[in-house]
Amino acid sequence: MGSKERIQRLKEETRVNILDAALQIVKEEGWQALSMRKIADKIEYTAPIIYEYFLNKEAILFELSRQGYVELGKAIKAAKNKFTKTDEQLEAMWIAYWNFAFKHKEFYQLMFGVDMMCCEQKKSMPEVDYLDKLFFETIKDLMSAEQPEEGVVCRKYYTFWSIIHGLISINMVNKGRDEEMNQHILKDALKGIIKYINE
Amino acid sequence: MGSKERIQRLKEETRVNILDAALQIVKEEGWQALSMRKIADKIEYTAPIIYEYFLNKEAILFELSRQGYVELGKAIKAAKNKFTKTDEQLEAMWIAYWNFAFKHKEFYQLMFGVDMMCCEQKKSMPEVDYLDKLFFETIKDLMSAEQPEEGVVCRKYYTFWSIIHGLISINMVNKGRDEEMNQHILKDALKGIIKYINE
DNA sequence: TAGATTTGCTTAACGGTGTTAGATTATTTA
DNA sequence: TAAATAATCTAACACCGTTAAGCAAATCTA
Repeated sequence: MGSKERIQRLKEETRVNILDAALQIVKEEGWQALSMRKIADKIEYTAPIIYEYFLNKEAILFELSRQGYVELGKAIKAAKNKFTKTDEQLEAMWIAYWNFAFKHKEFYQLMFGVDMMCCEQKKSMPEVDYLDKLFFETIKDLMSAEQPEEGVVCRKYYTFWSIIHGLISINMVNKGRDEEMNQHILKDALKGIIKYINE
Repeated sequence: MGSKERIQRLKEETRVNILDAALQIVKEEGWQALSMRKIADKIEYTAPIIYEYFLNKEAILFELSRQGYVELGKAIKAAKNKFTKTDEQLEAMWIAYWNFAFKHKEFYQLMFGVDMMCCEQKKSMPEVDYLDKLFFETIKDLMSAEQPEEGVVCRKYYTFWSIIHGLISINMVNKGRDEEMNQHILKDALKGIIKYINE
């Protein structure tokens, strides 16, 4: 009687379909346009069905956000692994972060948008911690000569994050900026800060 | 027959009341909670009345955004005027920017939120240009020794803006961060970049 | 196999949103 | 005072997130 499992698999599939449909709508029409009824339309059900898979709309956003962090984590890990020297690693990691933001704009908006509706419960998401740790460790490695204390590493990390995130989000608001200038600023800033950390 | 003017004045007053009411609601309950009916309630009218003063909801947001830029412009101009040395001016300006963001959080979210609903027509707002120019000029002054070309100044400006905006928005998303650390990062970053510009 | 129960899904509804059209009331003008 | 105009409201439309009730088919039980 494997039908139990078959049904379970079908349910799992619908769950995935809901998330896929949501993402597709957002890609096509933006976060504004995402509605439960539109998702239901896309998966050829009616809206209430979705509530058998997700508590509410926010839960869908939360899950998408989580997936975003997983992907971002992978991308950054991969970037790090391409290099052996720590400073090169760190630069590659931030460039990966940058690329993710523009390749998966919708995700980035959901994950880092300034007060976009979304999940209040951003606090304890393990996928976020993973990312934090990844950068944190690398920066600590880079400063290892000086036996840095936690607080200093943390500050460096935030400085990094700020400048990158700032560049990205300014670009998303005032969209259609000079791509070349951005790359220039990004590289410049990275080099500058990495040097500053080493100094 | 000055009643024409009196009526004109009353209409002007209602317009202001609408904007005030909107702002009050946002301050109390956040942007999510802002609705035409709530605004109408607050000014003791019914919702359709608002459409005699504003084309639609977006127009209200746009006007509030404009007011935000005016205030921010004033604050930054004032900060600049408190100093004579250019480097001190620039630092004071960015600190004023920073302070504005947290003192008028709602405005900052509206003006610089990553893809917050709001006004697509962010493009040609003269109040934005004013702000741009203010920073641009100061940075150019600071670099005057080197006869900098436009592109370089522009890049410096964007680097500045990114790091400040990044710091601010990361703080607004992960709210309730270590205030002291932030001030530290801010001052650090400013000093660093200003030095970098001078170098 | 007949009846009872569970499952999957839908329709209908509630209260909310932005927005528009039409009716109504108040004010001004002739 | 009567007509015209302005100010305002009610009602409605189409959408939103969400919940409750109901139906019909599949499943389990006797």
